[in-house]
Order: sequence, then structure tokens, then C-alpha cells
Amino acid sequence: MLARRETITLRRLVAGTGVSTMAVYTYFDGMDGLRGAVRQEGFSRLATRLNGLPATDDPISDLAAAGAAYAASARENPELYVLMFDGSLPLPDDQAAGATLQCLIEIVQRAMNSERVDPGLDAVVFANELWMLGHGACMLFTTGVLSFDQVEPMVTSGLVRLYGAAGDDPDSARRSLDYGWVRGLGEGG
Amino acid sequence: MLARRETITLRRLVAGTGVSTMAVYTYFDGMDGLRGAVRQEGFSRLATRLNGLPATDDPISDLAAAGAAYAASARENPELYVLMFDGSLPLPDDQAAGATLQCLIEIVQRAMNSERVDPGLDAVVFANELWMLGHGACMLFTTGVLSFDQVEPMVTSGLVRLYGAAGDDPDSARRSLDYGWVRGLGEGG
DNA sequence: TGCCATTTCATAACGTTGATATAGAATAGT
DNA sequence: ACTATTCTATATCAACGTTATGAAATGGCA
Repeated sequence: MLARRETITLRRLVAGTGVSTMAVYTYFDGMDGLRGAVRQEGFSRLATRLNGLPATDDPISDLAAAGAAYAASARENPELYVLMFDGSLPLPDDQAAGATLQCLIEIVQRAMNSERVDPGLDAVVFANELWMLGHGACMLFTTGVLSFDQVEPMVTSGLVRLYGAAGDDPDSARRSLDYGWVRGLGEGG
Repeated sequence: MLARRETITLRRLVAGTGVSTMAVYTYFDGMDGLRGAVRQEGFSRLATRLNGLPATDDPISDLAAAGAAYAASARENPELYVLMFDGSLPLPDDQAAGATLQCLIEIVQRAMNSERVDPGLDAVVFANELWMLGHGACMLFTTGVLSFDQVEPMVTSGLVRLYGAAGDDPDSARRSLDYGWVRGLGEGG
């Protein structure tokens, strides 16, 4: 129903399944519980996809690949992305949400170790900066404010700028992003 | 009702006003029309607030002030900000939405003219990068993923990094942001 | 196996939502 | 002053999420 851009309604959900509305209450504690479970599944799949990316010897490219995979997930299922982040549900105290950011932090730290970026950087802060830019970009196209094709060149330009400001050589940053981006966009997970 | 974090419902809206539910249909064409009008008002007030900021001789500081005013608007009325950008309504073909971005573009252009940033910059792209970062940050705290106090130091750090990568001296960028930020946060409009 | 406690789930109903049909009141135009 | 149009209060509708209730299924234990 998310993929078909239908509004998720309890009655249409159970229609045709032979099961009754009560099942949603025994298994998910109502519609909010069900939506929460869907969102948790979204976080879980995103974390799996990010963790499935290989660690190459070019950490900046790995950073770009993670960003591309993140954006691809949002693009393949925009409604799910909005559901995960629109604040319509209480946040899960589950690890999955923080795990995606943790994944980013670790790649940033690898970039610092490889001296592609300033070792004096605060990895948590910088990872959050990258995430904020990426999240803003994803929100803009998942909510229909801009199209993906409008957003993509601008968010990649912003990422390259941030990599460069973190100490990487600007040309290297652009090359690493170009390579990592296609890696991250490849085959959805 | 937005400020009280109540869900906006037609019947509770007209309750106590002495007017009937039909008035919403004659004046706003239903609930979606009313929500659309509220959102348009949100864009309009935001544009007014941004345009009301003075243009100083420090365009980077002006850029920071615009960002701070933008964030302050989102903070003072988080539900309105979410309503404006959560994609739950068809986008207005009205100018107000684009006007806020246009305001940003003009300040970026002033910064380019003052040679604080690289004159070869694409003002539209760079303004969008700033907007994406700011929008992502605002979304994170308006939806409750992070608190404003968590977001603020990281988004300002990201903005300074972008200003620096655009050609400004990093220390000057930080100073201009510190000054502009308090200007933009001052007295809500 | 036999029995009881618990869980599961279909049916039916309840309260609330946004939207509409209709008819009477207000308004505007000539 | 009369007509035509617009407005709006009342009543109603379909659909929503949720809850009550009782029957069926399940599980644990002697």
C-alpha cells in the first residue's frame, strides 16, 4: 500500500486477506503499532543495506557510497522514508535508527585515520553534518518539493564541498564521490 | 490548535466559534483547502521575516542571520513547519515557497560580489546546499528526532564548513556566523 | 487423554472523522 | 420590491480506528 501510494487504512489492509481487523490489534497493538513496526522494518533494512557496503581503501568514496545507498532507499520507497521521519509516530527506542548514523560515523573515522580528512575533526559532528544535508535532500524529493533529478546534483555538490572543507583535496573528493555514488546507487537492497 | 499540538479537526475547529462546519467548505473548500491556506500563510510569514532582515556589509553574517531566522520560525511553530514540508498536501503554485529560497540566493550573490566567497560559484546551487542542510536540521528537531539544542551546534558547524569551502576564510566565517546567528534568532516575526 | 486457563479472532457495535444533501435565511442586483 | 444568487445550519452519510463480546483455538498439566 505504501508503494502504491495508497493511504494505509486498517479496513482496506485486511480486506481480501480473509483475516479480521482484530488481528492487527493482537499482533501490532493497533494502527500506530503497525506503522511503528513498518518504520522499524524500514530502519532495519536501511541499516542492513548500509552495513552491506564493502569497505574499500578509499573512505571518501565509501562515504559517498553510503550516502548514495541512503538516497536510493529513500527514492525506492519515498512514503516509507517519510513515515520514518515525519514525526507522526513516537520514536522507537530501538537501535536501528541510531545504527545508520553509527555506520556513517565509523566511515568518517576511517577517513580520519587515512588522513584524507583532518584527524582533528569531530567525527560525530561531521557525520551529523553529512546526515543533515542528506536528510534534507531526501526529504525534499520524498515529499515532492523537488524532484530527485533536481536534488541529486546539488546534494552531491554539497557533499563534495563538505569533504573538501574537512581537509580532503577538492579534486580527489569529487572523484571519490563520483565513484562511490554509482557504487551506492547500484542494485537496491 | 497547531501551537497546542492538537490534531486539527473540523468539528473541534468550529466548536465554540458559533459557526457551522459548512463555513470551512464555503471559505476553504474543505479541510485540505484550509490546511493549504494555513501552509501558505506559513510561507508568507517566513518570507516576510526573511525579507525584514537588514542587509549589512557582512553578507556571510547576513546569510547566517537568514538561517537563524529560518530555524527560529521552525522552532517557534514546529507543527506548522512540518505541515509546510511533509508532503501531505499538494504544493502551492504560489510564489511564497520559492521566495524564501530566492531570498537566500540573493544574499549568496551579495557574498560573491563582496568577494567573501568564490565569484565563480553557482549561487543557485550553493543556496540550495545551504537550504538542504538547514532544512534537514529543521526537520530533525521539528519531528522530534533530535532536540533543537542537539541540532544547533551541528548545523552551525556545517554552515561554517560550507562557507569556508565556498572560499571564505574559516575564522571569518565562524565569526560572521556567530554574529549573524544571534541577529537572526532575535525577536520572532 | 481430559480438563482448565489463556490466547486468538470474527462479528458487531460505538464514537468520531470529513464530506454532502437539502432547505431556509441572508444578500445582491436590477 | 421582486428575483436570483450565495451562504449556512441541520441532518445525514460512508469510512475510519477502536472496543466489547463470545466462540474457537491453543497450551499447559495431571
